[in-house]
Amino acid sequence: MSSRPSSADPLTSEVVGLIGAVVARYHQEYDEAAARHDLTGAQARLLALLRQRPLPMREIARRLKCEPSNVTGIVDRLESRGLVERRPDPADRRVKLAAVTEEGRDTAERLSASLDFAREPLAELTPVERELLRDLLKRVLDAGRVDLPGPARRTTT
Amino acid sequence: MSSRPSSADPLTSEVVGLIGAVVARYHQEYDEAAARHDLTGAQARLLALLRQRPLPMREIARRLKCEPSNVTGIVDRLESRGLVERRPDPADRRVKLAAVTEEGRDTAERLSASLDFAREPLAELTPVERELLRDLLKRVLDAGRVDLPGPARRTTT
DNA sequence: CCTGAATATTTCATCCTGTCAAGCAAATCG
DNA sequence: CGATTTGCTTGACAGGATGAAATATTCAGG
Repeated sequence: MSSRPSSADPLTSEVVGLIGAVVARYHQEYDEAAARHDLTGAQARLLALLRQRPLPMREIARRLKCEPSNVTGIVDRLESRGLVERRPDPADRRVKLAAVTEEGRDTAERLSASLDFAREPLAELTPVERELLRDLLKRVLDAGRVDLPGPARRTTT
Repeated sequence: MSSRPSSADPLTSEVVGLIGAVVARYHQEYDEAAARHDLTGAQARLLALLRQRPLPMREIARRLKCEPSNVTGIVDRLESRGLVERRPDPADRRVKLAAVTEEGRDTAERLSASLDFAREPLAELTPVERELLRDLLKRVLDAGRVDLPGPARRTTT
C-alpha cells in the first residue's frame, strides 16, 4: 500500500479507462452473440458453465455470484426450451443437478465459436505480445485478491 | 483472415479467459461500489456520464447503447431522489437535458473515489508496465472496430 | 429412533433494466 | 401551411436480481 497510484495519475486513469472500454465491448459482443442464438447474457453464461459438467443449483449461484432463487428462473427458461435438464443427485436427494442436453451442448458450442471478441482483435498481437498481455493481466487479477503471498509482490514505484 | 488465432490456440484462449475474468471482476466491483451508494449499476453509469456535463436523453441512450425509453426510467428514478434533474434545452424545446444536481455530483465523486478496481491492482505494475498494458489494450481495442472516440491514435507503432 | 438445526431448492412479491409500439410535442422541409 | 421527422414519454411485457417464506431432505445429538 506504499504508493497507490491515485486516479489523478494520468497514466493510471488512462489504463482504467481502457479497461472500462474493454469491459463495455466484451459485454456488448457477448450479448449480441447470445442474442444470435436466442439467448440472454445470463442464459449464455449458464449454458457455458454447464458445458463443463452438471452442477447443483447452489453451486451455479455461487459461481454466477447471484442468489439461488435467481438460478431457478434461468434454469426454468432454459429447461422449457430443452437446452438444460434437471437431474437428481444420487448422493443427496435435496440437490438437483442442472445439466446441458444434447441440444444445449450443441448450442453452447456454436455460441462459443461465434464469440469473436478477444479472438479477432487478438490477431493483432504477435505471440510474444500475447504472452506479455497474459502476464500483465494475470498480475492485475492476482493483485486485487486478498493479501495472500502472491507470486512476486513487487511494490516498486 | 490471414492468420486468425483460433480459440484452439492455447495461448489465445488463455488470454480470452483472462479478459473474461477481468470483465467479471470489474462488473462485480462496480456494482458493489454502486450499491454502497444505494445505486444500481445502470444508475451509477448514468451518473458518471452526466458528471461531465448535461446531456440530452437521446445522447445518453446512444452512449449507454440502449433505447431512449429505457433512459427515461433511469433518469426518473435518479430524479425522484434528487440526484439528477431535467432542464429544457434553450435551443430546442423538444430536448430535455439531464444534469446532475449538487447532491448528484457529490455522489458521483464519492462513487468514483470508491472504485478500487483497476486502481488498487494497477499498483502492482511499474509505470513502464502500465504503459505496456495501455498500448496492448489500445491495439486490441482498435483492432476489432474503429468505433470508440479514442483519445488520439498515437500508437507510434 | 426422534427431535431440531442446517442445507438445497422453490415460490412469491417486488424492483430495476431492457425492448417494442404507440403517442404527443416541437422542429423542419417542401 | 401541411407533412414529415425528431425527441421524449407512456404502457405492456419479459428477464434478471433480491429477500422472505415454504418444503423437503440431511444430519447431529440425546
